[in-house]
Amino acid sequence: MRSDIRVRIAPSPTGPLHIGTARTALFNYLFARHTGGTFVLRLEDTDVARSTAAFEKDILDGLHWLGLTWDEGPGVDGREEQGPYAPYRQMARLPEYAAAAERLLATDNAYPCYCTPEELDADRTAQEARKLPPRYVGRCATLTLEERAAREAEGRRGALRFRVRPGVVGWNDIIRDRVEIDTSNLGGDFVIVRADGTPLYHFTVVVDDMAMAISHVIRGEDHVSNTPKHILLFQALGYEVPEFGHLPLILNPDGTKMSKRKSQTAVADYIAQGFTREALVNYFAFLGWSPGTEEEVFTLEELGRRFDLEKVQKGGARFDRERLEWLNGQWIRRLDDEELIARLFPFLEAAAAAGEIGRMPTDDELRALLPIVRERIPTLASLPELVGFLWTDDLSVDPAAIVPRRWDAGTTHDGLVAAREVLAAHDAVTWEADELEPPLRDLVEARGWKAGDLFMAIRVATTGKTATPPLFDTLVALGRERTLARLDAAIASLSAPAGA
RNA sequence: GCCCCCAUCGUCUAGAGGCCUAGGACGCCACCCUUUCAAGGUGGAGAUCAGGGGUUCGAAUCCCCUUGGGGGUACCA
Repeated sequence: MRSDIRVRIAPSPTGPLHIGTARTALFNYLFARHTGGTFVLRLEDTDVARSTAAFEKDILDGLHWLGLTWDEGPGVDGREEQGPYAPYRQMARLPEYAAAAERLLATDNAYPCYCTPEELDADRTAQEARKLPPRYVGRCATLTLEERAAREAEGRRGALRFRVRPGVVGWNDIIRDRVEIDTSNLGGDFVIVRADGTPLYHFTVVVDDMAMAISHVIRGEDHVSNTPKHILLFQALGYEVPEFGHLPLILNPDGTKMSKRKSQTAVADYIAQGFTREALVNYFAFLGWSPGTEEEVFTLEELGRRFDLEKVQKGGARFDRERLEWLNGQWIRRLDDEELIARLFPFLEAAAAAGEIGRMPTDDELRALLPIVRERIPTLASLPELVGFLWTDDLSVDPAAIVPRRWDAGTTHDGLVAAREVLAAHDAVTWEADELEPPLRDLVEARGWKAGDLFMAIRVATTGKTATPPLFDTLVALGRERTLARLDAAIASLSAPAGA
């Protein structure tokens, strides 16, 4: 399925990949996949002061990691950028903007403005004082050619302003239907090229969207009020105006626009915390959209099949981490063994490097463990916390913690001694969960104990934790020697004189 | 201030005039399962569909007003 539909995500490398950017990228991607269109990635790096190569890499890598691969745009991992409309980074497209600016100047749709920042500031404060909306006063709007020449002769370089004429600009937004805005609310003639010659966002975005034949501009709702400027520019440049669709914003839990201050916004942080790409994509998609059925768990591919831009919600959606975690659990349960092991590995390496575990488990150890840990890890990063005791040798357990609620230290001591004896009777061959359990249950019965109490004492003695995967599977993973050694250590700590 | 947008359980949402005594999911509570923790199962609490006017035989769904919330108001993107 091919179509002329072309959409783009145009991140600015002035910060790490933001959740909002990822979500907008996802919706563009899904729209492209659903319609057989083309998904373009363009870097908007004209804010030279704030753009960095590191941020650019973080953004590209992050989108790539999420699986939001672009059909045209810069390469990842040192690959060449590709596509018929290269280059795809704005600082490499300066001649295009210069040519477009020249055309606007020639047609008098734009003019040079020599106002100083001080003058502009003064204008703004005066307007605010009179409770008027800030807008450019038009000081340079009517300068004659001679006056402009005189200023240039003084060595002054003008910024380029676009003329905003009276009228109403409207469009049929794919998501919010008809929107109309009177141009008198645009703040007057706006700057499209800085005095230093670098072009500004509102200008480059239009020139590039036209040059790259973008048919649908799908972006955040925060751009609704900028859209008239863009439409005016498209028209002044003689371009066909694309379709627009403004997505609802992702909100902080308090309902304001998502910010670093109140939420974790960097995709890299979610990756580092062990969220899967499947869960993140699944969650983002459901922030503002739903398939209209009661299904909840979707792959990126399924989302592409079902996605419908017109069914996107209009109101903003608060970010709910609990729901993301639930979805992450859903996806961890769905990953196949080898995939899960591969994804767990980096997190184990990180834990080892941080000294949280003493050594790295092998693939086989991990594989054997999967059945009992899979449903107990909300994130890929939480495995060391769950069963790290398997890979650390110096386990120090507080004797008091070993004593179950209903038992005293003496009973616990006796219980562990008896349990140790029963367990020691097994050799390596019968060291299996279903072999270990029956004799211990017999022991409990013979002594009139409660299974839960003995099991809890063994659990804490051998793992140092009160919450673990099923006890006997855990002991098997731990191995006969270590289990007995840890029981010995616990017994010894319980027989030490009180207060010693 | 001005402009624009939005409005269904705490949260994400289903709902395109009668199928709605408003459905699902997350979270919460209870029970079941159970050696702990999870997972899973069952059930429950939770929304007078922001409020008020219309239109209509009939409105969560259409219109208006009010209120509330959000976004934008740069030689940032």
